[in-house]
Amino acid sequence: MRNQEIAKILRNIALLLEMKGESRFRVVAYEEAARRIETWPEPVEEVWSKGKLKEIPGIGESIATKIGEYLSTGRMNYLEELTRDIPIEVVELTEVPGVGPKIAKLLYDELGIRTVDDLEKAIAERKLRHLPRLGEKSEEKIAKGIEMFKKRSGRMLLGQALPIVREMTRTIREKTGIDKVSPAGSVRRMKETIGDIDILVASSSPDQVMDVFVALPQVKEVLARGDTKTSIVTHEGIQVDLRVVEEVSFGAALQYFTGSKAHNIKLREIALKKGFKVNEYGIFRIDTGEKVGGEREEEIYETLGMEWIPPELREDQGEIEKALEKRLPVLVEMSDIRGDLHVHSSWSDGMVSIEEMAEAALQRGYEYLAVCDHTQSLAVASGLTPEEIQEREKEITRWNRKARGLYLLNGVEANILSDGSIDFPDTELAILELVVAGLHSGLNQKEEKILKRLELAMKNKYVQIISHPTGRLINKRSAYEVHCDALFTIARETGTFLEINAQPERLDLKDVDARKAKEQYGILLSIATDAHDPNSLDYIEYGVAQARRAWLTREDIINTRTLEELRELLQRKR
DNA sequence: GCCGTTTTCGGCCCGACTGTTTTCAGTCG
Repeated sequence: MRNQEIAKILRNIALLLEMKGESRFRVVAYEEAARRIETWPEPVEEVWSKGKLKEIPGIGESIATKIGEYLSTGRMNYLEELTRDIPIEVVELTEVPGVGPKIAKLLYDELGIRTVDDLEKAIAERKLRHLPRLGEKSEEKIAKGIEMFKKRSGRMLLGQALPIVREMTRTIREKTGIDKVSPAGSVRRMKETIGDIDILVASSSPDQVMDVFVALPQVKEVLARGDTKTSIVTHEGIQVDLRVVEEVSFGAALQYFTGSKAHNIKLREIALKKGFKVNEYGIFRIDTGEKVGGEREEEIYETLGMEWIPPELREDQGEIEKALEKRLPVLVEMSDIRGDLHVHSSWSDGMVSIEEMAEAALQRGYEYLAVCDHTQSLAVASGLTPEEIQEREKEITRWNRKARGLYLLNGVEANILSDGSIDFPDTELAILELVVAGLHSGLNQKEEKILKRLELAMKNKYVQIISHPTGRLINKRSAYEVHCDALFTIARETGTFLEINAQPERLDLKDVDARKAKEQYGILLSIATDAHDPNSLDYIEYGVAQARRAWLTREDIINTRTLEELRELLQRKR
């Protein structure tokens, strides 16, 4: 999968063209192509070998040829030509907040600055303030940008951002008495990672709201303050933008600031064709200038003849077309989830007893909970032997006898060994109601080896679910070498379900893959938290969000079924 | 450079904030 690599090259070309003062539209075309490649579900090298690059929207003759050249020769003449004038490091300067392509070019031309280190030195020597169109303030701003650049460690997890946003919006509500306070941006779209946080407030006295905002305990520094927008940085180094709009524009602003950018661009193009103009203040007839909506978000979509689109779908991945046909899927919801199909207890490496986990699940209104402790080969996680499993079963049975409305499934998360065998004898697996199996070691093996292991595991008739199927840890470890199409093919053939692991740093399968598993392979999935303590059962929200981003409905998820239906599904393979 | 239920040529989303500016360019989302 070389999509990221190609996307980066296209993005660099866009920046280089912008530095050279090329046509804005050509620049945008490369940016758009990069975005499309990045989110395309198929490996770009395969699309290319089938000669189908031009079927990807945003890729035309010219860019397709350049990608083909790069994939076959490892080089791209066009990029090399561009970097003859401007070295590629200069492009990377634009990663410093406050430095865009134009300033990066200026810094290079006038001062020979190529790297962030060069830039730091030049600032220490107070050289920037004498450049054309820059002054003392710009120098300061860029110095701060460098600080942020050094501190940041990629995008933060949704699991980190969401609690901060909820705390902030709650305090703003309390202190201002305003009801219409909402997260926007990628937080509202529930993306797996967040760049910065956006919050929207409806009020006709923005000053008062801004005062409350900049005085929040989380605020370390105010970056900019205006009538409609104020930006701050928290002590953790996270940027939060607050927008204030009049109540009559709240819906339009919410639509606008929720994005994504690509979704909004497509929406506005359609609006123009239908004779409307959409901005953050409302939706307007172009001929008369009359405002026809904007207080509620739904008005924007309805005026354009669409269904309201759930924020999780707003990525310009076909949702606008479906909304026009009024055929959007009814996405799975938190309230559809009847149980968690993968949690641990203190029998292995969980923090609390089975009973405490069960009580926590009961509080959440679940009908069932699958206790899936690790098995014997995973010694670091106190994996259980068959004897220990039998002991544990007594405890599970004891709970189930009490019949308190929550049924415990007797399960394991078995380990797939390096030869693809399961670390537990079939005779023992047979007594368990649920066998989840996953890779926990040998993750650096080559693709064929990993796939062979997963294939053998899925061919075991007792293995019903594969946990965290690609093994990625966001920002820490990339997925192991596993080809999703091959994985999905075997899962379909063997009738094995795949997990959407809801741990914030896993979210595995990821959204585009889960969507593909459903749409192209018809595979059913489970959403499970892999919780090791009671609080982590709440991660289910991230898993549901991931499923929604994958366009999944209640029918696609096995733990939306009643206990009886679920047990029937789990028996199918056996 | 891409694209076509007005087009194979002529369009291509929209606005706020900042700084260095006498009217706007650059950055950001």
